[in-house]
Amino acid sequence: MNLSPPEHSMHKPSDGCMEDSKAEHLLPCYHRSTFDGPLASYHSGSIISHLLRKTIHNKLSSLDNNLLYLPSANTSGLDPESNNEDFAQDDQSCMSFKDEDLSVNEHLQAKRARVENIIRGMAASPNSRSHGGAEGESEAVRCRRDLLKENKRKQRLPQHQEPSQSNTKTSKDQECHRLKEQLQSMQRLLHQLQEKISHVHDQSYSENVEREDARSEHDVQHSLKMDGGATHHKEQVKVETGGFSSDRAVKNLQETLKSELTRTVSESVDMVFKKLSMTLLNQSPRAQPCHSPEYSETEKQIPDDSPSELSDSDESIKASSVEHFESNSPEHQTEALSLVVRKPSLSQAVKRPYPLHQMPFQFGYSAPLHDSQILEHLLKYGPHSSFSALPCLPASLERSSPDSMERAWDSVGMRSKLSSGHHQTGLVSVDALCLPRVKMECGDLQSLAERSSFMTLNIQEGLSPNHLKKAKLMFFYTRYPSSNLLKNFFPDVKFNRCITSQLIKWFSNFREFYYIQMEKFARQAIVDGVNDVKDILVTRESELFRALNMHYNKANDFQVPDRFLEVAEITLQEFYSAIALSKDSDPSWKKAIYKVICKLDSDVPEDFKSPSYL
DNA sequence: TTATTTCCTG
DNA sequence: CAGGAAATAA
Repeated sequence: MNLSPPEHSMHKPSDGCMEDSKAEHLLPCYHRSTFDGPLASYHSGSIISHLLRKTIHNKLSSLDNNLLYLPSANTSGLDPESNNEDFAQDDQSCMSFKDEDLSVNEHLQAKRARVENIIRGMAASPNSRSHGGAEGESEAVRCRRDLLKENKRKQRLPQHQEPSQSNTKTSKDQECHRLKEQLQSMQRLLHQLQEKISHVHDQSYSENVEREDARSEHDVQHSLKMDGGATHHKEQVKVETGGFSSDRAVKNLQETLKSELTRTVSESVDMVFKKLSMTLLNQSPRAQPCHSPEYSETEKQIPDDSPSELSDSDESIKASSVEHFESNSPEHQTEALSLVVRKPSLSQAVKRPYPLHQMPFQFGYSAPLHDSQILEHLLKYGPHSSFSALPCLPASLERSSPDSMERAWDSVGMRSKLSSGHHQTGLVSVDALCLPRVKMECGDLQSLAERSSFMTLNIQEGLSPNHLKKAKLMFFYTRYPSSNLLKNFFPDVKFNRCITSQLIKWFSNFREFYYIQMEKFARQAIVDGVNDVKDILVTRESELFRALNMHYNKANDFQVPDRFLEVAEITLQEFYSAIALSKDSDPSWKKAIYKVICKLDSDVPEDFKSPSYL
């Protein structure tokens, strides 16, 4: 039987019932306030912004009002206005959020010049390292030019370099450039995504605020292209206000975009993180204190079309990125992602997430997306969310072997299963993922191993009882979740067609039970002589509620939202009225009720997105 | 065709 | 709760 209303699809109703909760949730990442927000903010926007600050640079630090500010850094190349002091700053305070302070611009420039000099030293010759004190801007530019030359020179060199001990500088060089390329790749990813989102953004929003935001964003890019030009007129941004799509549609779009953005960013950052860790692991523990600024510094200076000395891995990463971005629609996204995961150079181990320290054995290192889940988690939920589902891996790095990898994985699987019963344990600070911090502790392999373990999130192949439990609780908020919503709220589930339909089937079963109860109690009310719909109430003491609560919240450890009681009451009243009016003689009399109820879905709290919610 | 949903059955 | 059938919408 079809429950869809004649005019519109059932699962995407154009409802007006959710303005309250949705207004502020709509594409929250576009609100300028999120840009400066602490990482604790659960909007991906702020976290992404922070990551961008960490990993790219703050070219736009003077424009603190845009979220997806990532400029065409890849095309601007040797933009002299680039400030790359992030990592240097992070040496002092990893997660400092005061780096927006522009009053120290001069100081930063000097710092940047210093750092660049260091890089040049790294890239050019072992003897050229110098930590010049206060080089000026010209010095910085010269450094960059030198670096470019160096890159060109290296491009002509054969790509294969054996990591012989006699040439550690070269290997460091390679690492630097690899990281550089990765970050570049990430920049491109983010830039593309930014454009895509801003495009949709422009289409979806007609409000002045949004228009202003969009204009600002264009200004940003414009001014950057002008490379410090004097004046730049504001571009007119076309805003198609046409047919206001339903809240639901916008919400779905939002979810999809957020998801894609989060995945992309986390994927990109994760790649870099891994690469960095590899670098650290391949060095002896007592290797000289890591050279953090170099990593960020080199990559930022190289124009997009700079001589590429990409290794195969970098190529594959690039390919992954492209693949990822070619999947515009959410439906194709998972497909594309799985394609990425199944890169030829990877063995079957790809199917499962593996700890970071396994990476040296997969020298193709294309992107294993699952490992990025942890970062994605952080992106989504901030530093205070629960990580109980995250396994802790043995910290034995030295004895890594394929076998030990397998064992490590097994222990992961076991432990994540065991631990998935609690929350409020295993809180993880975002500091753990702060790259500069990692480099600072690069001598400490143990801590790196621990950090690495956080990069692994166990992706369930199937749905667990806990997932069922969670789904039932979600039913208190949404009776008709879209598959997209489900994907978003079960991040630890590896979705495929089967899983999706199973999850959908669950909610179908939930509804079935729900409506059966409704009809039962409505008929009971009539039998009991209730004459007025107004007399039909549903409270927490109602028998109906007890029946429902017993079904969806058997443990009774969840505070059912009041809204659910309202929805239940409305549903019961609908059934009562229909039956009282003998509408139930019509075989499809319930369809009208379904149509009403499907509009009463509300937003599921963000907490539910945590893989370890239960 | 595919995805979604209800209905029915076990 | 899962499996299957049927209807329906895209």
